[in-house]
Amino acid sequence: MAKAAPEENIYDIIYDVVRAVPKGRVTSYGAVAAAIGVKSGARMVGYAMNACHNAKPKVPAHRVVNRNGMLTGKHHFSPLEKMEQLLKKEGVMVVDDKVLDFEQLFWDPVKELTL
DNA sequence: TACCTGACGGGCC
DNA sequence: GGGCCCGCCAGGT
Repeated sequence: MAKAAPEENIYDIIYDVVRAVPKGRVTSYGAVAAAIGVKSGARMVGYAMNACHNAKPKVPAHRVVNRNGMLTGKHHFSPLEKMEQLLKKEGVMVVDDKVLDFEQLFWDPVKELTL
C-alpha cells in the first residue's frame, strides 16, 4: 500500500491514501495532502474528492473531514446524510455534522504509511 | 484564452 | 481569543 508511483496522477495518489483509511477511522484533507507531499494542497485533496465519482474503486470520502473534524463535504454526497450515515455505521459518532473524538479516531496517513 | 470558484490550512492582525 | 487574508492547483464557465 502507499508508495504510489510518482507516475500516478495526484488524484490517484489521493484516492489510494483515502482508501487506505481503515474502517471506523477518519482523516483530514491536510493529512492526506501532507501524505502525498502537497502540504498546502488540502484544497486540491478536497477537489480530488469532488472527482472521486470518476474513480473506479469507490473512495471513502466520508472518512475524510476537515481539520475541525467537520463533515464539510457532506453536501456533495448523493444523499446528504449518506456521509454521516456511513460514518455512524462504521462506528464513528457524528453529531452536528462533525466527528466526535475526532482526534481519537483521527488516522494519520503520513504516520501509518510511514512516509 | 482568461477569470473565478472551490470538499482547506495556516499565518497574521 | 476571534476574525481576516493569503497560498495551493485544477477544473468549469
